[in-house]
Amino acid sequence: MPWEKSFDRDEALRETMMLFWRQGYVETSISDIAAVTGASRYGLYDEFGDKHALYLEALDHYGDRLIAELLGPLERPDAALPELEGYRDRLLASVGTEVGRLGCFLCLSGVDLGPRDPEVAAKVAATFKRVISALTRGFRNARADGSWRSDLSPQEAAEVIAAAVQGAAVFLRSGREPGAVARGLKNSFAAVLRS
Amino acid sequence: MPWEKSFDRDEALRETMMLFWRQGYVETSISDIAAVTGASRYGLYDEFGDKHALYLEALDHYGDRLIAELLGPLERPDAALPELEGYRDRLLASVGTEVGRLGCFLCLSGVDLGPRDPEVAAKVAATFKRVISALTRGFRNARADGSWRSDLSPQEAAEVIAAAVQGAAVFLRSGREPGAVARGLKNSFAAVLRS
DNA sequence: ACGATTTCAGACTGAGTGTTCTGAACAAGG
DNA sequence: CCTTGTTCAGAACACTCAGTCTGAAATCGT
Repeated sequence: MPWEKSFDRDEALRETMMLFWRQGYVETSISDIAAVTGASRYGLYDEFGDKHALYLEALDHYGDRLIAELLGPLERPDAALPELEGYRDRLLASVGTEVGRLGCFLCLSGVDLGPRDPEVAAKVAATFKRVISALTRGFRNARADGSWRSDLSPQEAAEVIAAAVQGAAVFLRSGREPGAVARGLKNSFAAVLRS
Repeated sequence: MPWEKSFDRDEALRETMMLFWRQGYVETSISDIAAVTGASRYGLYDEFGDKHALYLEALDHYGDRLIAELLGPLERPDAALPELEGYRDRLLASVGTEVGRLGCFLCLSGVDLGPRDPEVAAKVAATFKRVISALTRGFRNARADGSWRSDLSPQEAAEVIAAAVQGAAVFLRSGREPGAVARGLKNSFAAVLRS
C-alpha cells in the first residue's frame, strides 16, 4: 500500500544477506531479492541505492548480527579462557545446522569479491580484525590469570584459531561431512589451548 | 592457420585456469579466455565443449599440476616427518608470491560454485581427500618411526593441517598481509607437530 | 592446379540483468 | 471531493554473454 512500505528494512536486509550468502553476488538478481523480501524492485533501489550498496549493507548486517552474536561475551574486555571456550562451543554447535553448511559469509565475500572489490575487501578485513582482536584479548587475559600457557603469543594463537575457523568454513561450504569438520575444529582449539 | 590450432591444449588450460582463479567462474567470459589463450571462441567450443566443461578441465589441471607439485614427495608411500616439513616449507615459500595472493583454486571453486554445482563439488572434495590422505599417511609414518608424538591421531592431525591451509588461503585472497598469514600457518604446523 | 579439409574471425541469436521510467492505486489532509 | 505524496507493478532500455553459424583463408594430398 502506498502509505507504508511493503517490507521492513531490517528483515529485508536479513533475507537479502541470506540470499547473497547462499547464492553469491552475481548469481543473485535484484528480482530474486524482491521476490524473497516482498519488496518491489523500485523499492529496493529507492531504499538502498543499487545492488552493490545493498551487498555492502548485507555484509554489515552479517557483522553486526551474526558475528556479534557468535563472539558474544568474548568481546568483553575481561574475557578469558571461559569465554574462549564459549566461543568454541557456539562454533561447534553451529557446524551441523542449516546455516553451518553455508560456511561463513565473510569467507565467501572475501574469496569471491575481495580481490576485485576494495569496498568489500575493506569490510571483510575489518571484521576479521575484530574477531582476531577479541581472540587476542581473550588469550592475553587467559595467560595473565594463569589458565593458559603456550609457546604462542596471544596474537599468534588468535591468528591460528581464526585460520582454523575459516578453514572449517571452506570445508563446510564445499560439502565436507560436518562431523569431520567439527572434530577438526575441536582439535585445532585443543592444540592451541593446551600447547 | 587452418592446418594447426593456434593454441596448445595444455598451455591454454593453464592460462584458462589462471583466469578462472583470478576472476571466478561468472566473471570470466569465453571472450576473456579466447583473448588470453590466443584461441578463437569457436576453437574453444570445438576443443572443450562448453564453458562448464572447460572449468572442470581447469580444475583437473589444478589438481594434476599445482597440487601434485605442492605435495611432491609427501605423496610417496613412505613419506614421513621430513616430507611433512617439506610440504610446509613449500607452502610458506608460496605465501608471498603473486600466485599466493590468489589463495587456493580449490577453495574458490568449493566456496563459490560448490553448493550449487555437484560436479565441481565432487572434484573439489576428491582433491581435498587426496591432500588429507597424503598428510594422514605422513603423520602415520612419522608416528611409526617415533619422530612425531601427539594426542592427535594421524587422521585428526591431517584434518587440522588441511583446515589451517584453507584458512590461510582465505586470508590471503581476502587481502590479509602475507607476513601475518605465513606466521599463522607456521604456528599451525608447529602446534600439531610438537603437540 | 584444384578440391577437401581445417581453422579462424566475426556476425548473429536469444536470454538474462541492472537500472530507470511511467502510470496507476490509494490513504491523508484540507 | 480533490490534491498531494508515496508506493507498487510492469514496461522499457542498454548491455553482456553463452553458444551457433557463416564465409573466407590457407595448406595438404592428389
